[in-house]
Amino acid sequence: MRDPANPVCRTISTLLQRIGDKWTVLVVSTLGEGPRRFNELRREIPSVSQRMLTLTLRNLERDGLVSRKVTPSIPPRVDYALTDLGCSLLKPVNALSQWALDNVEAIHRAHARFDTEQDKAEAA
Amino acid sequence: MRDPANPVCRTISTLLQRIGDKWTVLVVSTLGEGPRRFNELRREIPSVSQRMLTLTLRNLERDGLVSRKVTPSIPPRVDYALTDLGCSLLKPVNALSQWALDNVEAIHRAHARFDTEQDKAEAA
DNA sequence: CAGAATCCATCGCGATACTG
DNA sequence: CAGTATCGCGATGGATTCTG
Repeated sequence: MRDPANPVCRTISTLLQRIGDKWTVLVVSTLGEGPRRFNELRREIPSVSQRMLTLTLRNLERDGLVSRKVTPSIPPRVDYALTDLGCSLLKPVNALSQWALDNVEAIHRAHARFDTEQDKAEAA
Repeated sequence: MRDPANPVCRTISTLLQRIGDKWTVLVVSTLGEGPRRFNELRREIPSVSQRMLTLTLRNLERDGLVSRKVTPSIPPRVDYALTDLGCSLLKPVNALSQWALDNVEAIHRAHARFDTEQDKAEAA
C-alpha cells in the first residue's frame, strides 16, 4: 500500500508533485476566482515566465483540471477555466494552505530553534 | 496576496513544495501510524535511499513536524515520531490523498483523451 | 495575443563508499 | 545502527528569440 510500485500510490504521488510544483497552486487558485485569458494570468502572477505558465496550463489541461477554449480571431483569444474536477480540487488545496497559514509562526519558531542548535553543534 | 514576494505566500509555497517532494508524505504518513526507528522507516519505504531518508527527516525536524530522539547506546538508537504539529498536518494531507484516490479514474480518462487528441494533431 | 523553440544554469536525487 | 561525503546524471525552470 505504501509501495511506490503500486499504481494507485503513484497516482497520488504524481498529484502531490503537481501540487508541489512552483506554479500549479497559484494558477489553480487564481482560476478559482473565475476564467482568465493567458496574459491575464501572467499579469496576476507577475513572476511566472511565459514558458512556465504554458507548461503549467498544459499539465493542468492534461489532468482534466483546466479547460482551454480557443477563439480563432485576430488577435487570437484563449480562455482558461477550472473544470468541475478542478473546482473540486480547490477544497483540499485550500485546507492545506489554511493549515500553513495557521502554523506559519510555529514553523518559523521551529526553524529558529533548529538553526541555533545547529550553530551550537558546529561551534563545538 | 498572490505575490510570491509576500512572506506569507512564500511560507505556503515552501510547505506545498515539501508536501510535493518525493518522500515527505510517505514518511509522514508512515510515522502517522506510530514512532519508527531509522531503519524501520527504510524497510517500510523500500525505495527510499539512505541519503534521501536522512534529508527528508532533517527537513521535517527543522519544520517542527517530526521529533528525533537519540539514545546513545551501542549500537545507537534513534526514534522518530510526529510532533503535535506533524499530527495536525495529517488531516489536510489525507484529504488531498483522498481526493486523488476518488479521482484517479477521471484523471486517467483525461490523460487518455488529451493524449489521443495530441496524436491526431501531430498526425495532421 | 498566445504561444513554440532553443540554450543554459541549477538542483534534486540516486549510487556508492566510508564512519563512530 | 544511523548516519556523512562525494560524484554524476537527468530533470526543472529561467532568459531569450522567433512565429501565426
